[in-house]
Amino acid sequence: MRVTMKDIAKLCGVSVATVSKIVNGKCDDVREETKERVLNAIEEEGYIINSLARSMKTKNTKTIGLIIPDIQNTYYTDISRGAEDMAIKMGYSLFLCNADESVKKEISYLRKLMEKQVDGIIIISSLERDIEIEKLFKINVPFAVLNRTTRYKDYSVRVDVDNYEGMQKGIQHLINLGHKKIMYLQGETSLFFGKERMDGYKDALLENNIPYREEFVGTSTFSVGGAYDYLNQHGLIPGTTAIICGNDNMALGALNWAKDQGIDVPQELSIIGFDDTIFSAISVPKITTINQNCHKCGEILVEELLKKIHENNREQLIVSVPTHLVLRQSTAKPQV
Amino acid sequence: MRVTMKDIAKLCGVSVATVSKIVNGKCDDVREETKERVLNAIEEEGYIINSLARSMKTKNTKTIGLIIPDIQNTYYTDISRGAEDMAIKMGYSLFLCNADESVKKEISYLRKLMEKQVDGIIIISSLERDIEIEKLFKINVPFAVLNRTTRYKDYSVRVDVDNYEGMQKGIQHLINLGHKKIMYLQGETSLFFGKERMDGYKDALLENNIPYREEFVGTSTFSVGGAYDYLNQHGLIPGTTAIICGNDNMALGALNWAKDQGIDVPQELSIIGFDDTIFSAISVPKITTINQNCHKCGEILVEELLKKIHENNREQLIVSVPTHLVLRQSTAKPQV
DNA sequence: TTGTACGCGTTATCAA
DNA sequence: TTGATAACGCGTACAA
Repeated sequence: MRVTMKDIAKLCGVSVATVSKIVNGKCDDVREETKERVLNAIEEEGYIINSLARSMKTKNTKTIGLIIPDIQNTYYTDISRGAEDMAIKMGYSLFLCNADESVKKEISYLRKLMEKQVDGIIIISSLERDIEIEKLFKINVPFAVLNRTTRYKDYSVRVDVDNYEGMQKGIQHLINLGHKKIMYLQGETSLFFGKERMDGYKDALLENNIPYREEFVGTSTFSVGGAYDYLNQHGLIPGTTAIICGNDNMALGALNWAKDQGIDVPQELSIIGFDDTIFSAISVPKITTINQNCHKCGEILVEELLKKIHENNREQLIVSVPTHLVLRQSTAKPQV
Repeated sequence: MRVTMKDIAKLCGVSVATVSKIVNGKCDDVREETKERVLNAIEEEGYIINSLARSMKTKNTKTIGLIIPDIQNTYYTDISRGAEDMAIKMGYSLFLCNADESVKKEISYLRKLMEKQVDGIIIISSLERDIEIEKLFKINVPFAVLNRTTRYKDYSVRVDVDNYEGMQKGIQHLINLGHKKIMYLQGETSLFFGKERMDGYKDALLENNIPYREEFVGTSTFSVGGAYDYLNQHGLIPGTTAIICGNDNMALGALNWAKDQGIDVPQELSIIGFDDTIFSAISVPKITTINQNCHKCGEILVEELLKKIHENNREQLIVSVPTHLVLRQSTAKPQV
């Protein structure tokens, strides 16, 4: 049997109330001598507080839940790290849940988190399917989302990465280098930020007096193989000197394809990725990419969520996070 | 205020006992009509059980804690995935903690897990420093470790990857290809499996009548840069046709170095990694490596730990997990 | 077939 | 300066 407060109290000949005070540091009114005796007993007996019991009383668990779609993806683990760092800093624990790209698991975890009485929940969904989730939020648990449309009606905090601006920065960089025929190889268009990026692509071109041409847009999946296969099947439109991809995986696929075709990157073809994952940093050549500052996103998500938890107001909050271009080796001036 | 069992009971004009039975499926003795009425109310009111209160009674949380050193490392996330899959399968939750390569955090999480009354704990430590941790285990929480020496005196379950055999397989592969001068570039030697691998290296050579020579062993760190810098500084002993590295990161470092030196891999130099992480699968060329089946390890860790939790016997259990060679593009016959 | 009452370990209030 | 006691929400004998 685990040693409890009662045990310590009995052992020291004091009441549980006194022990509780000491454990929680609210012991200005406890005699130094008693305090020491109790502290010793705690150390001696290896007493550890039962946070279950504590939470029953205090009505909070000092824990927030974080649901991510894929723990193998550095994009999400970056967010997790940021969230974790901030949580610890604020005296909270983070319960990390890997939904594994499955709605079923996501909902199951959501439920579990609520059963565990977490103080708040952060959901990073990879897909757009929120109806069932909303149902669960009749319960008044503050929650935060990343990069979601307003389909979440009752969210507390929404943190958005500025995809529009990110795309603009990438295109502007290519244009500055002298590129004019720039392909945009996008991933699944079901994600809402697809539109933002597309707008960024178009607007950046137009601002530089380069006409937008539909045939320069390709669509595959957010994966190495998806991009590779697409290029293998469709090739490049003659004259294309640069590709901007939906994420780093796709950029890697494009890179591999170019290699297999004997196309030199960046001399003959410039490639830009999105996300600044580890893949863009270790490939050869290293890939120029657009950093979303995931770590920062994680921090902000927790920070703002905790504010909501404490303030307990019901206003919705939207925070926008800027992106920045990471210059590496996969972009260069086009050949003349 | 959250709706409780009491609320549901009052609403349905029954007692909490009845509601409890229904919630827990122990309702053979409840009239069908009442059951339905209660179930409806639960659905209607959005009642969610309070697992804190439940755990206080049942003395278990159906949760196990997993502490890993680095959530950014696919080696550990693979383990996590395996552990998670098995945990879910067995009706448990997994509380994942990222110790971030820090003893302090590791201990802090350990404590938190015990406060949260988890039913068992799995610790994947990256370094050998257990003294403080042992102290914490006076408390009788079953726990499991991966790849540890016996310095954990009171562990319940230990799962070991067969590093000796893994190394042997790698070396044998190279020897079969015709290599004779094989360098072993190891990482930090503080980890206990260093010895196992070294033994595997030596024995594999000796079994093939190739003398072991100390100068063919280099020591750096388990990182891309570590391996690169080592090779940059020391170069290769003339005649070396193959390198086996401590992990995939190091193999990647070796690969990059060879590239920069104009050494063709695998024609002029064969390289083998260890761990079969994503890096060995996406590099160019892809790296032949030794797979430790991390996912399986995670599964086994949870499976055996749960057995211990249920059986509650105090015998220690050691499980060994085999490795296998993953043939890719970085190994070939040596040039004549 | 359903309800009562107690205990789980803690905190907070108020009295001593 | 310390202690007694009532919650917190649930599960389980045992009683009705």
